[in-house]
Amino acid sequence: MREGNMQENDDQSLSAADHTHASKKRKMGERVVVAVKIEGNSKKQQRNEGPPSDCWSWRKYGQKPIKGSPYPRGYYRCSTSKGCSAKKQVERCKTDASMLLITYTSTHNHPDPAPFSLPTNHSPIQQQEQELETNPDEIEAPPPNSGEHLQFPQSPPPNSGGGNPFEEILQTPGVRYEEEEEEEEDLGCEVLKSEENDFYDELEELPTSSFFTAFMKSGFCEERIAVNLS
DNA sequence: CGTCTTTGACCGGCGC
DNA sequence: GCGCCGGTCAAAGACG
Repeated sequence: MREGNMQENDDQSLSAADHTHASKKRKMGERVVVAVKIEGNSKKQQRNEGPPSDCWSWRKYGQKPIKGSPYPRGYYRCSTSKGCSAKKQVERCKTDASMLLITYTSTHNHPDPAPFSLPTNHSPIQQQEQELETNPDEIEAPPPNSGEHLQFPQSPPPNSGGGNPFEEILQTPGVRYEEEEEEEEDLGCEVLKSEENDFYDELEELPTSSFFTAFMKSGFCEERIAVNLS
């Protein structure tokens, strides 16, 4: 039951809209690329593409070596909800193993699983801080089996461990934020940059992409760059 | 027992 | 038209 059905299955989940658009390329559709910098203590990630965490539960359904990159790419599907077609791909920046490139595809067709609504911190950076605080544990050492099976903790663990990979960033959010972006260019991730232009360009046409908004709102805790490839 | 990870194989699309 | 590559599925195994 996989021949032929396989794609249909996927087509189905990818949402008809995607394929209406993707008459040629199935790679089209809603895509958001997020570059995540993982610190050196994220051993698991360095070792095995440790699945970055957000408030959703993701199930890995595949992994493939990518041409031109020494690191494999992992394919994840949202397991928070049964019929959710949201997917994400996780790969390492070929030029810097400490950079993770996460590509989100499709949208979640279910509400945010986070048991608590996002704090009313209006500063995006502060929001990220909040997210990060809840996740470093996960990012640093995702359970071997549950992977990133993260159910947003109700009470973020006090980072008394001091091993918070994002600690530095949190200390100087604004500054680091920009630095990181520059770093990426340095790292050869300029692809992101050009895509970023596209993204903002689109934002003008599509005032507030609902997907992107939902995405940001969903509490993606990745460090910084979100690029909408469409 | 149920869920998730791993791994190999298959298929479709794209480029040459 | 052929070959390459990316993306997905499905089965088996492992773990909680």
